[in-house]
Amino acid sequence: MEFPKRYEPKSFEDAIGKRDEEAGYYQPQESRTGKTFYIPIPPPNVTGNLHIGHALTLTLEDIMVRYHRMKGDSTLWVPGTDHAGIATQAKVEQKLAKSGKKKEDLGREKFLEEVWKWKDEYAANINNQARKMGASCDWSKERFTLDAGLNRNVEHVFVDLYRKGLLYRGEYMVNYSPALGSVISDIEVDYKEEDSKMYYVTYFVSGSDNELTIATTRPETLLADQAVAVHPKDKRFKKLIGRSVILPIVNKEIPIIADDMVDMEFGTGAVKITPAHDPTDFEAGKRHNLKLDYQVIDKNGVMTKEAGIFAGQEAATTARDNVVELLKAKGNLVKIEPYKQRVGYCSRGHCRIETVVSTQWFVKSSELAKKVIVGHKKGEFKIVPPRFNKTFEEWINNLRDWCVSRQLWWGHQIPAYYDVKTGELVAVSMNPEEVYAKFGKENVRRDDDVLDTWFSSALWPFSILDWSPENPGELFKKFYPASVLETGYDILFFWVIRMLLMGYEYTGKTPFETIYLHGLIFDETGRKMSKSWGNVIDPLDVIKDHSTDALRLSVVVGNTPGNNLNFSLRTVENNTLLLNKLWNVARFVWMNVGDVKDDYRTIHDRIVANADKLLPHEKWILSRCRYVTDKVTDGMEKFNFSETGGDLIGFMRDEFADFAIEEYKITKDSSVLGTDVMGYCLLTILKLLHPYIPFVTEELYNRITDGKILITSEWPECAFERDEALEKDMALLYDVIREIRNIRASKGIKPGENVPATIRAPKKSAAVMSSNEAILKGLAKISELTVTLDKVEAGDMAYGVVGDVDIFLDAGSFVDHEAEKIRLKAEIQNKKEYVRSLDLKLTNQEFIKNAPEKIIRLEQEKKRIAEEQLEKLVLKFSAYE
RNA sequence: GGGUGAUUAGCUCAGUUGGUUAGAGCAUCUGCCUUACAAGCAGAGGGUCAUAGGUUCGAAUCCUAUAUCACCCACCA
Repeated sequence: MEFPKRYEPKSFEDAIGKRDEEAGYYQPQESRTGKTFYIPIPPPNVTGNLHIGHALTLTLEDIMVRYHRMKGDSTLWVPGTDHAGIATQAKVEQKLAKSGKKKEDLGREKFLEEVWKWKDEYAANINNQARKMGASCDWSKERFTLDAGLNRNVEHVFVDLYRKGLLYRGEYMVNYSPALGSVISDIEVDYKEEDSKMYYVTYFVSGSDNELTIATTRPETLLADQAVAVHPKDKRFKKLIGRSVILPIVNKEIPIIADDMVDMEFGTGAVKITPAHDPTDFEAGKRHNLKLDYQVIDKNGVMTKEAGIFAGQEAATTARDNVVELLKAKGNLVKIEPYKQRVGYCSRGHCRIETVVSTQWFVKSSELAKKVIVGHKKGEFKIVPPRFNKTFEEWINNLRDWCVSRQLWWGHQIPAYYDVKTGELVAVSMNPEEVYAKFGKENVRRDDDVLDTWFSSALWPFSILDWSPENPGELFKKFYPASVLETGYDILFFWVIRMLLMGYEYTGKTPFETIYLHGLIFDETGRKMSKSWGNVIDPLDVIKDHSTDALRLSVVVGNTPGNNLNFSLRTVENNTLLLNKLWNVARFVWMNVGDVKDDYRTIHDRIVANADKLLPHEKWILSRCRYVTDKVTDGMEKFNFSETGGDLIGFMRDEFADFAIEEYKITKDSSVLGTDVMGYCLLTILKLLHPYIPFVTEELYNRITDGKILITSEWPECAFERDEALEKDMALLYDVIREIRNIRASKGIKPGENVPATIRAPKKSAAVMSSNEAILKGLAKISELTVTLDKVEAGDMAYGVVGDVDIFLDAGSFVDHEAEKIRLKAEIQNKKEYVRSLDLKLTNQEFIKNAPEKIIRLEQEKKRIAEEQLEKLVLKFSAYE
């Protein structure tokens, strides 16, 4: 078999993905542990493409899924897409607009047909992108938020909430997006600070000479004022409460009312109340029984005919200027001050939102929240990282009613029916036939509006398991609730909270046990990726230029949960090199060991049976294997994917490649178990790395095991006992090797040149050096090694010290006395300072009194060793004088 | 106005309950084509842990302020 010298991902990534999916490896298998593991995918919008954030989501979820699958849990990851009401409808409308058509030209039915066509094309596209990223979802269970089953659940929930009084139709102040032509919910509004002006306008108190000056940023709304409010405790205005003022321009009397909402410190302490054009005023209007729906601005931001001479003018610009001019002319305008104001923008349509009074459907979120709050207190679900608990509580305790109706065509049509003549609501039902039979089809009409996209995604964790109210179904029973809900913290409130609301209400349980929130991805300078900045990195381009595995490593390693990540192509390049390293590690093992035909357990058992034949360094790497296996397993359970991935890569490169492989080269002829140890370690590394980089590990595993499959193989649970004493001994050996290399480098000894060395050490350390003589000589390039317990006549030899080990290197002609003196002097200085700092600590009575004994002993030991080393260094230095 | 996070080497970031002379990768410098890998190997330099106080025998880590940046929430019109 040919084993390419380089890592060439293109030759296998797609093929492996295809093979594993077709073989059914992505589908849940029988549980070996008795446990299940289930993740519902955060359904991407069916429009557009996956971005780098999706790559992060998919990678993190895939890591968990692959780990649990190998561990033997029955593992299910359900993929799917979201119909994304507004976003999708807008795309299709844009497409129609190109041929000069509007959706009304087609009519609802035909238009929806168009959208479905669009959906079919793009859902396939999205799913293929997810496959490219290695997502091992069970594609046979793919779901869509508008699927018949899901739609039925949505309608059921709507009707049921209505019957329970948790959903109602009402007239409220809502956010209207002129660009979308629909109302939007509170959280879909983004606020921006903008330079604006504060206008001070005087209203005359009727029947007196008094006047009241108010401050406003929107003078044009004055035409719809229903009152002026002051604070009940404000002495300045106390006597005016209950009287009325004359509304300028309109010349109408409106009352002066008292309300706690007024901030005495702000503006003039008096505020105009315009219920129809301001949410706060709307609430105040309700409290004081004012007229709520007297509008002078329509939902597109244009003055209505109630605005008289200003009718038809754009409110925020022309009408405002004209109103101000008129106020000035009439002497009502006191002053204008510059002011920074928060302006609401539609997060989807990017236009200014208008607040309008309108009849919409609302869900009583705060009622539903009660069960969630109880569940959260009981710890039925936990949030990672925990700091988001605080934000979560903040939200769940202050939910406002959720406006769920949208004036769109694409989505779940609201199952409410109205009397054609009176417009009165006559039925809320899942069964249109029943309604038509009862009232006569010609007498009722169904609500034109659809539900907020998040309404259906709120049901996602259980509705995608084929749940229905009558029959929860097998999948639901087996897998619900989800083990983990993994998503970006930016949609904690849009989505996560609403899934909790609906999950508790309809399944009586939390929909998921752990909520894992990842951060957002920015560009390498920390800016948000956006089309207008031109700094968007397309994950598919990254895959094309590098590889899926490199992309996956780059978004996961170095990314702390909940923190944002600055993504750089440089990182991807480095990771590609790393994967090449892994490739060559496997290649080396394969070239030397050949195919690893026995399975993991067999090799393990054979090594155990012959453990007495293991060389020290072989025991060492097996012990380290155990250590890293435990660490990775623990990291997987605790969601420490970044740190764990880093440790794993470090192990592969710094311990396995740099030492174990080099040692194997030296001892392979004399070692009995060398090949087994190499094979075992490599299999362990591939298994542990598989969740992170599934493709390259699978390819290598296939190659070296002569076609065995990694994705379905067992997580490395069989492992050797750790031998920490041995690890410590070997660490000393490696430190000695590094010190020798260091001395060699500073002396300019050619790497190819082997030089004689003498090592003096106490019995125990000397034994470590002796029993690893071959390795020490090989790795430190020593021609002849003498290990002794006795004092050494240093002579011209270069000196170094590590722990209790003295190293004398016969550098021969390379010794430069002056350079050696400088080197020693620096070292002496360093040691002296170190000893002094330890001394300071140890002579401190408070330290002796308070510190735990263990720490004190540790410090004393450190000091003893350092002093010994210092002594030797000084001795050596004086020899040059 | 309230809240959260960040601030550690030139850059990107680790540092889990306080206890090795604070770590890694990249970049920089030096030397090597040592037959797994020059897409590599060996080595080196580089940090008052944002600032100021405090708690403690001991602080990057805990507390209190402050500064800068980012984000989230909020009915100061």
